[in-house]
Amino acid sequence: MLSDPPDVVALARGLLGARLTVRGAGGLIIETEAYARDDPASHSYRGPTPRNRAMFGPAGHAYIYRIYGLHLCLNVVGRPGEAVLIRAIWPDTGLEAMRARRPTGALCAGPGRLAQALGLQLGDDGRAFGEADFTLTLPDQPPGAVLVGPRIGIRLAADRPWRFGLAGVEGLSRPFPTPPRV
DNA sequence: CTTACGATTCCCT
DNA sequence: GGGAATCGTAAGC
Repeated sequence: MLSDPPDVVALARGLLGARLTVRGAGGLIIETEAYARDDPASHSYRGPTPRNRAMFGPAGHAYIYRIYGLHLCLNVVGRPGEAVLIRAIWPDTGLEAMRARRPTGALCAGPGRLAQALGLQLGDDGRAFGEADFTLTLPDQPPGAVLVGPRIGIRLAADRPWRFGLAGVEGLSRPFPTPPRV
């Protein structure tokens, strides 16, 4: 999978509706963000470092990092220096284990929340998707309507509309901007 | 409903 | 030593 990955913005859209599971827990990806190589908001912007080295490794692997000293965030690596942040999934598998890890609040709406619900560890950084306990399966058919908006929580390049979500689903991390009304 | 803030780790300047 | 791709809680409107 992803041996000839598309550009990271297309990859971010293409991952909507994909099935993600980690050690028997997971669901369908409903919200993503693209981070490009030449992108001031991307961890890869200044080149490889110990933290971001998975971003320069093989496509289809995980890039996992700690954010704000507290939470973990999961990305799918695209071409070198590109990654897609998984911001929300619709959880449907291993619900009991996920709820045990997150006893209260939204299970998987938000990158830190879903990382906690899936039981991801910093040790999973760089892992290849495609093993039995670490799967990523692209959707059979393209998703329906896709919401587009600016990426969340960044300072630089905040105007790039590289956040994508499935329309009409519950469990997005935050609402998308209301489209202009005609 | 919205906004504000503290928690806490680690990488980079 | 600064600051970060966040979350939960609290307070204000």
